[in-house]
Amino acid sequence: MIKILVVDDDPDLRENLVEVLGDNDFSPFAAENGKAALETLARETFDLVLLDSVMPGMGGMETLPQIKRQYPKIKIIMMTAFSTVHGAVEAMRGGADDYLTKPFKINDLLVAVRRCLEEAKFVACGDLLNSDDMFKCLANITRRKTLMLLHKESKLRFMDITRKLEIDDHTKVNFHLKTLKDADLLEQDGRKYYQLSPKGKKIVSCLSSMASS
Amino acid sequence: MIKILVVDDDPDLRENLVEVLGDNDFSPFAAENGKAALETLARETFDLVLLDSVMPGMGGMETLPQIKRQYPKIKIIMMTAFSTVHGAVEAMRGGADDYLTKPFKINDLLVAVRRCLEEAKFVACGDLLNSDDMFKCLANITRRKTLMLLHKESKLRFMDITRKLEIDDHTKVNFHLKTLKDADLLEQDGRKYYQLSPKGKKIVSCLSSMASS
DNA sequence: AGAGGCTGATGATTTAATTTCACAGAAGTA
DNA sequence: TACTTCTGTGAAATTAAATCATCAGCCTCT
Repeated sequence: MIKILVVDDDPDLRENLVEVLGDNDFSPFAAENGKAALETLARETFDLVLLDSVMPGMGGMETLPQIKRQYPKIKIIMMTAFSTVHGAVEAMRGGADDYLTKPFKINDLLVAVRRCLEEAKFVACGDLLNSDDMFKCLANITRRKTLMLLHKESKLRFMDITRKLEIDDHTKVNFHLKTLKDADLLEQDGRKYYQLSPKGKKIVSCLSSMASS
Repeated sequence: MIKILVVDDDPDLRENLVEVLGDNDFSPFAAENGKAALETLARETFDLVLLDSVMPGMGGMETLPQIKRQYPKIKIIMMTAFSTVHGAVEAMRGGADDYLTKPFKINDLLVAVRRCLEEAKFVACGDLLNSDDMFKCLANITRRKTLMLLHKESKLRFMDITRKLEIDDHTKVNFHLKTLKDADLLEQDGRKYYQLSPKGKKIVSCLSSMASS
């Protein structure tokens, strides 16, 4: 069951959100400000936090970075009544995963929540201590080059990859492609074209953002 | 010299921005829409793109993901006259590094530009195709655990690491520590305490953000 | 000074990753 | 059809990494 923490000082809205989320097969909890939210987060694990940006006591903009730092895997959706572009940009820069302007339609909320959670599934690729295959794959320069290549060109056939990598022995390439496939970083479509798997895409974008940021 | 590409359909603003950027020791180029921008990017390498979101022909919101996909290292600042929260959020989700609402003060622009470029400096840890040592290091779970450990505890002595990793053979740990030191992910201070090197810190933070987003 | 644990180096051995090679069925083409 | 290129498999050889056994200097404590 996916656990969501609703943080808002308005009791009506809070109860309303809890009810709606409950109706939609989530497991909702509530907190009335940032401080209470952090305490709740310390006690239980959550998947997502709906965070109001302006609250008496500890506000959302202040709470956001703390949550992200302590629980980097938790997705955060900011909500705000006083919507400004600057505020939205700051929130996104601060680590929010989405941003909703009050009043919003329930449906918009659910869409945002589901989108965030969908993205969160890729967490699987993380867990540094668990994804051995992935790191083993990345340890080889030919395989890293292959990932980069497929990132740029999106779809290639076996021999195209071999040629682009300027490797004369195609069986060597075959070996690395198989390794990449086994690690689920690469996949083949019906016509045998190689392409990055969702996991592969995720990794490449992580790595290039690592290279660039 | 840092190269910046200004993409805007308004000739006055374009010229103005080019002049200002030139006065501030940047090397500015201009393009009048997304298509022209992509052509320019294909010819020369840039560090940053200032991208107007609404332009005749190919707009910025359309160009943004293409630039990010083809040149993931290039920083992008979106500019828009019709500023909406939704637009800003979309831009940031789409890969923009910052977002400015027209009209903006020149100073705000320069601040945003410098901030983006500052973030870009971490490049060092990247270059996927070059840092073989680093990836080889990360391929081993003991070494990843060691990095995580030192990330949490910041400074530890040899035998502390050995114990915390629950490895009974200290020579094994010795081997991995040496490997990490050789790859410049780890360093020792005067009292032989092990700690993450700057490069090591960068990598750990990259990896945990990867695990969390 | 001497006992005993801590820290680290070295080289041999074992294990794993990678490359090479020989071969073969499918698919495309002249 | 006959020829060529594409896409693979599997086994053997090579290379690289991890583990193990051993030794030695350096602390600290008595």
